Amino acid sequence: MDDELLTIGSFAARARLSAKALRLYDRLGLLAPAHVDELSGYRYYRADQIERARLVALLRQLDMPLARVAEVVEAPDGAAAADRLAAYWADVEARVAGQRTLAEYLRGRLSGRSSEMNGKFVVETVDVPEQVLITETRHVLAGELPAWIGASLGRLEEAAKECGGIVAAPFVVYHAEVSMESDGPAESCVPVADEAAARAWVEKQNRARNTKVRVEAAQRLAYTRITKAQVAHPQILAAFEAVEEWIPEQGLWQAGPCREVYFADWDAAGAEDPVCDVAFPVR
Amino acid sequence: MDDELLTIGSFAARARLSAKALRLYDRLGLLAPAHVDELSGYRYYRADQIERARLVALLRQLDMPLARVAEVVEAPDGAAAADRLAAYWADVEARVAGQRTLAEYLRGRLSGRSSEMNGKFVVETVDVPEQVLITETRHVLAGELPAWIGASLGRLEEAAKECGGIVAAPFVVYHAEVSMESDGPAESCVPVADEAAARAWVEKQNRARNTKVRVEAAQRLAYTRITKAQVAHPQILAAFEAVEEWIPEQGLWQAGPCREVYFADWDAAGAEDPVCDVAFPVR
DNA sequence: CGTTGACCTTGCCCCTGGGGCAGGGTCGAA
DNA sequence: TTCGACCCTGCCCCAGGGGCAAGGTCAACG
Repeated sequence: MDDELLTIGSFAARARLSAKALRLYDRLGLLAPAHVDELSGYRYYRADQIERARLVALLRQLDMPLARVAEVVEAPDGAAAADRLAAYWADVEARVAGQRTLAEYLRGRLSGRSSEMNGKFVVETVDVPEQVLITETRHVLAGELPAWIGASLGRLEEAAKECGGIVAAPFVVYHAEVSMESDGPAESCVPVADEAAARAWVEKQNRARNTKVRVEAAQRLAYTRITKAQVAHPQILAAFEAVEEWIPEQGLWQAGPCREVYFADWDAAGAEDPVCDVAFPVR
Repeated sequence: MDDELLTIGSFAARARLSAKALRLYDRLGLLAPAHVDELSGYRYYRADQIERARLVALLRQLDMPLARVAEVVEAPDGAAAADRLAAYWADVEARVAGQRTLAEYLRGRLSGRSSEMNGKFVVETVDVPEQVLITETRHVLAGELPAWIGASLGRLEEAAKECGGIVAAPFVVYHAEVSMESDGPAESCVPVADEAAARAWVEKQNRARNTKVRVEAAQRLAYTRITKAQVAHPQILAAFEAVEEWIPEQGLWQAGPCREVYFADWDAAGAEDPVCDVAFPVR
């Protein structure tokens, strides 16, 4: 009785999926029919495939991409499947949590509290000499930024020991300038003393991390200093905006992409200690 | 100084958007350049358009569709914009809340607790005579289901007064059979006494609600009775599965799409009172 | 046994929100 | 003037299907 086969339409009805979706899942190898008639091309499914189809349908209700659905349904056992589902859902919750704080911030700003921020940030300028930088560039989403910054600067600070040492505060540039391909190419930078050693170090890296040496010309930065607690989305946006508003008021203009300069020991700092300058090159 | 115009590339860098996205927003009328050169087609933006572009970029980080972004940025004032953002975000939270409970349910089921559910549901059969039904069909998403069921059955019960009265429990059919277009065409049904009056009533309805009269042949249903607390996603899925497992064990097979029969007064019932039969036509 | 209508097949175009590339036009500075 | 850096449009691509057209199949009915 389990060997009686269902046509795609009746199988779709039982699984509460569309026939179109089933053809797609077949093509992707996610849910192949038990039998395909060679002459007519008709797909026939076994009744015991319904369970898998239902699971796919439920996972799709979570907006899980089909590639991850495949990981779940092809897991060796239920526990592994549950783990992969949990991992996916944790990703979703993390993304939504970030979006939630952004939504709250935006709601407040749109409601007209933007005016009361005047004067909350003190903006100044500083002249920075020419610097040799070792950098890592990655295209990173907002949610992963803090983790990536920590890891990336950690790697570069370690590498800086071979390059004459760190000679100024490390920083992260939010590159939207040259290419602006994609929504967030970020470049973490550590100023080092020895350019030749830096170039040698980069050569022996594998290119996977997109490591480079760059010489940055002397320039003037407009910046405002923020505390550890303020270094998080979306609060930090207010700091960026404050600097951006201040620049034209002084008759200056932006001469490059914004950056966050981490001048303090992150782990040792308390939430209210200043740790970071939000800065723009100006002229 | 505000009348100096930016090319698309520099504007994109300032707004932290891609040039491609800006061209799209221009085409959609969401963010038109201040000036377009007629000869070259070059787009030029004013510096004060950056604010709007930034807002669009932030709203897109919330995965807000561009149509809703347009509603926000074109709101008459900040308060209205904040309201629309809040409305969107409430939609997101509602959807995610539903998905969250589904994910938890699935996680539990995959972890192997499916075996312990045996015997939790008592399944029986009942013979139902031929019925004249007035129905409303809609293509409804899981999150809106409870609200739609309440509203739809309310309308039909009201209408039933003109059709000889309600002669059996109202129910909702999850139609995946005839067309299965889309992921959830549901049909709410109220059995009435007077077929002619029902057809007359349907005629004078506007067709917008997809109202119909249908005569359902006598049939046997396999069902399990559940409490008000169990009538919710995803717990109710366990009841459906219990009936579906039971059917082949009895040598029967499914003869139609599943339904939920609401035999009790919903509002008067407590959370532990039985209110609903989860049923499948069988043969 | 044939017909009919329901079902099935593939293939193509559509949606959103862009990314990427090709081929060609334009701009400003040297 | 020429070069390189921009910019333009237009086309194809992604997921995850929906919808429709043209044509092949299947089963039940007469």
